[in-house]
Amino acid sequence: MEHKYAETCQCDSIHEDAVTKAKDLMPEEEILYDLAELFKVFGDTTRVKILCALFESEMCVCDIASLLNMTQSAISHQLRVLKSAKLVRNRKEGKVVFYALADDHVKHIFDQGLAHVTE
Amino acid sequence: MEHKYAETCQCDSIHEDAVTKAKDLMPEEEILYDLAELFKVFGDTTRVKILCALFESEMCVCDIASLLNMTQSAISHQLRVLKSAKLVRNRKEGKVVFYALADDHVKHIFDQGLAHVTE
DNA sequence: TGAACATATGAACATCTATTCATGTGTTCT
DNA sequence: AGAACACATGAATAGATGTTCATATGTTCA
Repeated sequence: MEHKYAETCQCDSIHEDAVTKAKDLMPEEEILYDLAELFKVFGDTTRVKILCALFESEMCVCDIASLLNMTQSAISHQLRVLKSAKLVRNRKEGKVVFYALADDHVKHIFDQGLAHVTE
Repeated sequence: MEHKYAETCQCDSIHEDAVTKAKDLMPEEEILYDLAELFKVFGDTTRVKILCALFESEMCVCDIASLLNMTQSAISHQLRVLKSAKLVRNRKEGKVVFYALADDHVKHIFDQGLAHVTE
């Protein structure tokens, strides 16, 4: 049986009105990209745990590593990711660096996700 | 210069009280895992766009592919991911399969993320 | 000043992930 | 029944990602 298919879907769109309307209302490409990047940061168990730990109080790298039973290096790498996403901020006190949540958005996003998971 | 370092951080934890308190209040491992998995699903541009498109109305695979200018196969694969995360549901009408958002959580999570990105 | 320490970081490696390609499934027509 | 179509899916591949390892940086304290 020799089929002859088009490489992709034949139709440009079945429901053209719905497509054009959705296209109009869709946020800018860049916004959606940034949004995906943000959620990507939340999309890792280690980072979620770090954020969760910081809900309680600020913590130093060593504390977090101990809490999660992971190496200091791994935690430090992840804190870097969290910081560049502006989800945490840090404060230096001598040798020790304390990390804390950057703002309330973090908890809101976290809680919305939790609501879905624990429905 | 020959340094002699411990393989990991010396201290079990500098601030033991903070660590034990955080450990107590931390949700179960499994919940945090599921939460990270959920955010991971949001953490991709294609999937974010699909969800965003569905805010407007339900759409068939072909429509979404056309809207995002991607192949039907790529969209189908991603819809599968979204469905197993229970973010979308589908409905079959003849040959055509319509996808829609599963519930309101999706938009809430999306909006919280958007608030952070567009602060 | 030098040792000990808390943290940061670059490179390497293994694992995961998104898209493509080819093809399978199930439906609607004629 | 067979052709055309909308969609699903498995395998393969390229690129992204998380941890480890080794080491660098900057601070404190004796």
